Amino acid sequence: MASTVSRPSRVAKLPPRERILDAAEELFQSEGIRRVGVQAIAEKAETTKMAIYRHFETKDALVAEWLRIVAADYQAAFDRVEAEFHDRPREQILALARFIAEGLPALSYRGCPFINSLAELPDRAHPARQVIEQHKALQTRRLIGMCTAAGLPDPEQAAAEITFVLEGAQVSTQNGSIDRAGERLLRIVQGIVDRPRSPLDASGAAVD
Amino acid sequence: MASTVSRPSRVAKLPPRERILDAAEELFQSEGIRRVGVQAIAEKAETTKMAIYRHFETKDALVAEWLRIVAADYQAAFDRVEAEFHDRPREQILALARFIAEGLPALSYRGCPFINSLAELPDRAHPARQVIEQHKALQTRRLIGMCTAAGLPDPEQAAAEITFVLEGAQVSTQNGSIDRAGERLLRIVQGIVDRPRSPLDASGAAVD
DNA sequence: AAAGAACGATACCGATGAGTTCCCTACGAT
DNA sequence: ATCGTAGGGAACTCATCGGTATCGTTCTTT
Repeated sequence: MASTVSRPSRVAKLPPRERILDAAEELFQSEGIRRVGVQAIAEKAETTKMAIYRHFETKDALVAEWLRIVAADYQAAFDRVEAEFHDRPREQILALARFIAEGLPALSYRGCPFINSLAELPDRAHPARQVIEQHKALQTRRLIGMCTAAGLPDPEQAAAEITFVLEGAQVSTQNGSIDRAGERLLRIVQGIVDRPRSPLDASGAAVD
Repeated sequence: MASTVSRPSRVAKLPPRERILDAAEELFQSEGIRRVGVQAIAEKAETTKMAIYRHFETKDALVAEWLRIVAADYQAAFDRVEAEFHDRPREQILALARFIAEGLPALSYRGCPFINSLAELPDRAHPARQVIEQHKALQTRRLIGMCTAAGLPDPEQAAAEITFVLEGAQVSTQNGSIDRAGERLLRIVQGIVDRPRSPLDASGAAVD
């Protein structure tokens, strides 16, 4: 703990860039992007505004970097799940749902950083928004892969359904409309992966 | 120009309060709450900032009023559906899903006003936030009622599932991760209301 | 030891935010 | 015609925003 490369003297303080990102993480998550000023981040990070602008071009760039990290964390969770239940796609999907379900209490009343950030970034050209959209697109692709591997009749439809309930569980937790959202979410996803493959499954013939 | 004070005769100009609310509606929906200044609303409403403050205590009150109206619109849609398919709860639920599904293209990339506003209002004591939470709670209650009437085995669970997919469809439309979200949503909800009541339904024994 | 990069702090910039003061014009009543 | 009043609107206050400029200090490197 006391060992550091460059010896930031007494307290084992992380380098400024990390402290800034940690502070931004906390504040953006709990308060939202636009409510949090650069000054506030600096204070929480025990540094100054100038230091922030030495490490990040603009506030928007800091926001984008924060979301990149959050996205990477989610990706890592995906990776872990995929590795832990190798070749058992059904378990992978369930583990994923469990991961989200277990995260719900922590998000409580504050919500998913992606969903919230999206609301604050109406401009699709915003760098942070592109981070989100790419991340979501990638997650969807991976989920479709799992659904395919799990032998679900219509993998894309199943992936859409799972995506919907995962997102919806987070939103409903945030607005407090559904109690025990975590448990409910797990049961729903179980229902999806264990859905009986009825022979009269009308994949393509339904809607259109 | 040619408009008179007490007679909106020539141009069918709505009274100031309506114009303000219409302008706020458009701007809040497309830009978000915090991005939109009172001045901008005044300009779009073809009036002045002072006029806004004569009709609304604060900006927050205007936001709350806007959300009250949106909530009332949703309630009205609920009412219509309930009336149109009286005593046919299955059709009511489907019509509700259709209502949301048909609204998706309009929301495209911008999202649901409730979800978005929630993200911008971390303070649960905020009047507008309370409007949202009450609205969502009420909607959930009504949906549970429909599910019960439809004879679904576990109405609360079914209502939760429907709520999740409805919210999730909106979020996923906003972030562009799921294509044809509307069609997919409809098929999912159909699947829920038409779910075969399997005798081996394992309500409580599933999760743990 | 010297040079150079990174750090910390303060003060500043122009823009914009919400909310207010105050005047001025248009009207109804007398 | 004159007065009183109410609404409209420019201009203002004060705070805060994102972003910069400029200091002196500290640490790394050579």
